[in-house]
Amino acid sequence: MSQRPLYDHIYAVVREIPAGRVATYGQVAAIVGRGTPRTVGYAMHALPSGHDVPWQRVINRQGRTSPRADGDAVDQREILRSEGVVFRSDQSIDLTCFGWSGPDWDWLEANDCHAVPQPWLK
DNA sequence: CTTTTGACGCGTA
DNA sequence: CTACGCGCCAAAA
Repeated sequence: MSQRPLYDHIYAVVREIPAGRVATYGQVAAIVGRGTPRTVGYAMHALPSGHDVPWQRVINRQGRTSPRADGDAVDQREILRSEGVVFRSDQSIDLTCFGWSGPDWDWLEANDCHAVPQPWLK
C-alpha cells in the first residue's frame, strides 16, 4: 500500500475494473472525484512492487496503451489480450465495447467517491 | 516557500 | 489523419 491517501483511493478504483474491460485515466479521476488524469497516471507510475493493482486496464482516451509505460507497452497489450480485450488494427481498443461502466452506486458511496453520473462512453 | 515534471485530455489548426 | 498549446494538480527537488 502507498502512504499517499489519494493514490490508495485511485488504486482502490482501479482494482474494481474487471478483467476484459478497460478504463481511461480521466475516467478513474472522475470516479475518484479528486485529481486529474495526470494524477492518475502519476499514481500508476508510482506503483510499489508487489502490488495487486491491474494497472494494465488503465489506458488513455484514445483507447491506446501509454507510450511511456515502463518501456514495454507490448506486454501490456499481451496481458489485455489474454483477458479477452481485442485490439483494432491500429492497436487501439474500442472503448464503446470494452470500456468499463464504472463501479456500482453502492461501491461509490461506500468508498467516499464523488463521481459524476456517467458521461463516459458516448 | 517556489519550480519543474509528467502512464493525460481536449480544443484547434 | 497528425501537431501543438494549455489547463490540470500531486510529488519531488
